[in-house]
Amino acid sequence: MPTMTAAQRRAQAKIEYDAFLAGCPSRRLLDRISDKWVALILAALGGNGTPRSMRYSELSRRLAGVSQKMLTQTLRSLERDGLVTRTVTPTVPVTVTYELTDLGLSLHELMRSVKRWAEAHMDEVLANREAYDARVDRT
Amino acid sequence: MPTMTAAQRRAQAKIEYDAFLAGCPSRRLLDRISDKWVALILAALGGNGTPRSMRYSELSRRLAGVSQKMLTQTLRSLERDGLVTRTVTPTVPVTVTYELTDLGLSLHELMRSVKRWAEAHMDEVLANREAYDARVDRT
DNA sequence: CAGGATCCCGCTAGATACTG
DNA sequence: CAGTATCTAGCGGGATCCTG
Repeated sequence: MPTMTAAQRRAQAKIEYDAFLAGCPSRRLLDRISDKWVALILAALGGNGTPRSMRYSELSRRLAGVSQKMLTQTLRSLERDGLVTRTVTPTVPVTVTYELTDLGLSLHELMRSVKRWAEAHMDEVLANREAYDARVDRT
Repeated sequence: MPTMTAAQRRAQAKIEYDAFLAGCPSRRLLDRISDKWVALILAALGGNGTPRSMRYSELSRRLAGVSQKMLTQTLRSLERDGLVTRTVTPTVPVTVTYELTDLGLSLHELMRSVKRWAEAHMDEVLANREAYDARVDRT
């Protein structure tokens, strides 16, 4: 039989590539931090250099746009990854507080450098974007 | 009439929050770099400290898993934002090369610091993740 | 208070086919 | 070679209702 069709070769390459991406640490990190709410939660818990613990309801008020589902889901995944701790105090009703771990704090630092880049360069990006669109429009 | 129902207030908050996010430079930056293929293209064009220009077909071979549609779409958006340049040389058939701009290069540097964090800490994250799952499983 | 469980819709990645 | 055009299935995410 012949070796492989072009389509088969492409499919094969895709499988291998997916495997590569699944194992790539940088890709995993990007997937984690690019999550819609992760950056906001990190920023809320990390404060401005002085980390603080917050209750579930505090977080949901601070991140005004988030649904309970997504807030809970995101907090769980952050806890799973060892980026935040979840502490349950058996009062009535229960009190649950979230706090950054050292690892989470370290990630928060990285996010701040991302933020710095954004504040330094995003206006330039936006300007480029508008210029590009204007150029396309008159074509 | 009464002021607002709880649902209305939540909806209102969401609208305002969406508006805030839409304008937030950090959010925009995250949306840009978290795009599935952006980091890979930046890495390909940025090289290991020595940027290089690549042809469309070179890129599509290097990012083995990408579809033409997504490669083209991503390159266009990067060009639009002034992060890469697109150069058409009218040979037969045409030759198109892509290259990082200074802005793109600067972003590439940021991505490298992201990569460094990933390589330094992601194994710890992954270990936490497994430990968490093991704990949950035996419950 | 702090979630869990469901239903459901919009968007987009990707596959396929075609072109200057 | 370097794209464009179209179609569709899958899933992330929000809305809603319920509970210890």
